[in-house]
Amino acid sequence: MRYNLNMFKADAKHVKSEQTREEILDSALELFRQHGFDATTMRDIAVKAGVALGAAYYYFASKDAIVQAYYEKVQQEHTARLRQMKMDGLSLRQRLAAVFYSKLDILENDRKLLGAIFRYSGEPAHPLSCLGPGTRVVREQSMQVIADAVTPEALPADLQQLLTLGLWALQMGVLIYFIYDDSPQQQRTRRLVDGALEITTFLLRLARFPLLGFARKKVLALLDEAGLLPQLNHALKAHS
Amino acid sequence: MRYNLNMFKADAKHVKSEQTREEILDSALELFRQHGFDATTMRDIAVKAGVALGAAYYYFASKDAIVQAYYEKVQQEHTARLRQMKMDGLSLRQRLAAVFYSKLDILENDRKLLGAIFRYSGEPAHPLSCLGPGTRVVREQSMQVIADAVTPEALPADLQQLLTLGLWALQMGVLIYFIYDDSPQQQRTRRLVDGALEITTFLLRLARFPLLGFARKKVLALLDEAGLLPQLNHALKAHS
DNA sequence: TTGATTAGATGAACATGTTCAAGATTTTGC
DNA sequence: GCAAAATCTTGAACATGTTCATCTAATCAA
Repeated sequence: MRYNLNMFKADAKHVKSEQTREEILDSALELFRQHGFDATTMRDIAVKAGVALGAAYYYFASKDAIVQAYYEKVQQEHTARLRQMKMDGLSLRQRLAAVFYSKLDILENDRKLLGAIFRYSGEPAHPLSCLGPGTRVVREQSMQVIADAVTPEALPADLQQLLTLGLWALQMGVLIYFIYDDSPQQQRTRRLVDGALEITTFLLRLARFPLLGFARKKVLALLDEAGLLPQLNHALKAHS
Repeated sequence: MRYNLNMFKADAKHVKSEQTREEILDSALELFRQHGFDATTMRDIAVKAGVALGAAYYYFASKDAIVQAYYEKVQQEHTARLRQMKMDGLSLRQRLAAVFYSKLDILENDRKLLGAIFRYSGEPAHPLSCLGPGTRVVREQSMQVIADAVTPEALPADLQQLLTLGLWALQMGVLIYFIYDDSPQQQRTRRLVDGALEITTFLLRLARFPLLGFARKKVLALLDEAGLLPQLNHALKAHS
């Protein structure tokens, strides 16, 4: 492939466009952090970014979409951080602690933004529903991070599925708790994570016993019937 | 106490005021059901109710508050229905099935309204946050319904707490699933309830075994540290 | 180079949730 | 019965998310 001037110009244009987008996103996030999501208007954002109101809507379909973009960034960062970490020699519990803690670290100062992420969780048709099809990519990415921490344990396939989905749900719950946690530095949430992971790994050890094995099968069959497993399969296969 | 004309007048006024409120609420709900929450404007509601726009805001602090009022009505109805039912001779699982099923029955045709209930779940400060202080009363009421179904089982106090809180959380999850369930008559959600209750009661039978008993203590200590139990205690004590 | 096409940017206009000062009606105290 | 107070009602005005016709600048095809 040969390079020519036009291509560089095209690149330059794309770069500039990307810069404008970044400028708007950064301005928005700074204002959101300062004054909160609702108190920040799209006009404020446009002014701070040095563009017209319409430009903000050229790059982001809605005000909520800006928060969505932020969360996608967060997910990228989360994935990147965990890729960098050396997990060799760590126990499952330690690996999961790394997953949960790093997520909290990333979100630490942006708890007020998270509320907007959950805003459409009860509206399947909304493009930003955190459980809907519009957010599938970022959701699968967040599941993948957990799956990567679970996989080295070489569990039976069904148990691995169950554990991954359960931990993802736990993470969602932890994030909600995190938002409401007004303890200094959200220490309570960290302790909640510790305790929850302790119990999880304890129950996991129990899962091979016959009685709990029975419950395990039941739970799996239930989730399968509820259609909650395919998406997990999709997430697991996509990266393997 | 003696009655006089003024008191009757006062009553009449209150009745009329209450009627106006009902008129607005009913009009709103009918429009919400017909066209959805977002597609219905406050002006539409006011016109249909035959009042001025401002009147709607005199009776309801916001558009969301109308949905909140609806949900309070739902909770009243749920409580009432279960009070009417004869639970004598039913098993725990049957009692819980009655609780879950009747809730789904009540909400059956209003799944589109439920999304608005969850809209502020990630915003502690919002008066309509379904986990915040502003909705404490209705939340405790919904917990009480579950507690009433659990109590006859005469479980150890700690287990009862755990079970009630867990079932309440399960109910929340079921409602979310319910919203997303596009199977005919939401049969999938019903099956999910069946399966979840089967597993719950199965695990409950296991809970007296030493190993799970240990886990039980752990979970309870964790929830206590997380501050999730006091509110439950409050709900339980308030009615006993 | 030049005309056409695409990408990017603008701000006025619109829709709608919400507020509020003002007015109408009803209740209360006497 | 009447003035004051409380309750209820009104609709204009406002704030803000969103749309869109229009313009500008960059890219491309020839």
